Amino acid sequence: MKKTSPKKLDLSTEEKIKHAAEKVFMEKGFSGARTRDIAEEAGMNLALLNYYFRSKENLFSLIMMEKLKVFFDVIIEILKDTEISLTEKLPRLVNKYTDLLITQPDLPIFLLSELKQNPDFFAEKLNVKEKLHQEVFKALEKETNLQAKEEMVQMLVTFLGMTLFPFIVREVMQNLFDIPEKKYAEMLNQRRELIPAWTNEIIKMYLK
Amino acid sequence: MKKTSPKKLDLSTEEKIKHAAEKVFMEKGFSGARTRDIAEEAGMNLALLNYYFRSKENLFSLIMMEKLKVFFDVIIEILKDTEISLTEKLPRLVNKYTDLLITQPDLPIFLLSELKQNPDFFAEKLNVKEKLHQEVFKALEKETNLQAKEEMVQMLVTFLGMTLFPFIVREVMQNLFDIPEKKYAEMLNQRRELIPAWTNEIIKMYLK
DNA sequence: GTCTATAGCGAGATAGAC
DNA sequence: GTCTATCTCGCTATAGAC
Repeated sequence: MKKTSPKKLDLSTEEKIKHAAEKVFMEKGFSGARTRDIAEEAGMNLALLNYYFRSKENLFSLIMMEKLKVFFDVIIEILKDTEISLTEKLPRLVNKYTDLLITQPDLPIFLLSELKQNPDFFAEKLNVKEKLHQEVFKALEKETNLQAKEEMVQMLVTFLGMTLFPFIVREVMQNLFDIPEKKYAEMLNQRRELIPAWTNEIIKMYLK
Repeated sequence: MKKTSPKKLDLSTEEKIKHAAEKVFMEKGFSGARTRDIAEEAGMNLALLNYYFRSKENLFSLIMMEKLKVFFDVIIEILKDTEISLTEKLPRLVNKYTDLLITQPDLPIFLLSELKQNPDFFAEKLNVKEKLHQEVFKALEKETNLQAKEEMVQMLVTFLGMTLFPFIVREVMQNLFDIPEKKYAEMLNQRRELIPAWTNEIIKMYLK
């Protein structure tokens, strides 16, 4: 909105603050983050936060909305594509989320815990999206033989759990079993192929 | 420790505070919780918190340690039992965790986000446990044909993801797909049988 | 052991100079 | 637009009466 002097490579003050806020909020959550941390991370003055965004809450909402969009756009974009079959969609989903979470490992817990504190973010952001989800849902319904809504959700939860959960518990697992970064990263990459195979197998079993 | 008048049904002041702290911390996390909330929830005076526990941090540590123990004892107790096979252990694990998380749905996110903020809780609490885990790990190794550590972890993460993830995303799922409490609870219960079956199948595939 | 009152500080927000 | 200085409030912790 307020583009001042967005020269090629270095960002405007407003953008610097947003990037810093993104980082600090994702790490510490809303209540754990201090505006002072954000200002420092941005290399800017504290007063500038309020100049550009008026309040901590404001700035947070902005980040939250963006992150919700980033997360849900992945699944929405892939599922709504009518050109490819479900069997082809699964590996795409795993790949996209794996790519995303490798660069933003804190994303799932951030979204989950902040949504728990303030479920209104759904109401604000996802009123439109929710409808889209319903459509997507129906698309899915036609591609498999899973009829009842509960069966669809069972499969969706299972698939997303296999995909996202390893990122959510990454630190814990590495810590408990002394797994080095690199090794764990390899395991996550292997799952790009493992998960679709598993899921297809499970769908078959579920239908029998 | 300081048992004053722990008459049959109603709890000592200290215990009332602990229960209140448990509830408030699990809901809001350390930084989101206020000592005033805890005092109010306990129906006690704010000053009593400091009388019994000296500081917010102290009280929090206590709760955190207890919750870590509650969570990890489930898996440790079941896995270390040498009398039963892995195939029998899986349903037990799903059942125990399902029972636990039905009564304490906030537990996983609470532990994960607080551990992220302060990984030292592992060092303090789990130095002993960690070794136990290693033993448990070896027990597992003998029961399946999964040799490499990474393969074991892959399976463990997958299994735990299938079991815990549906609780972690419960609100989101119910919200997005308009699923009533009761319906979702049914789905969670169905998984007591689904997950062990799926897992056995996946183990077979993984070994081929 | 329990209460009231308050100290003391940390954090978000703002006034006002430049 | 950006900075320094400061206001204000909410929160943890504690002193001290009962």
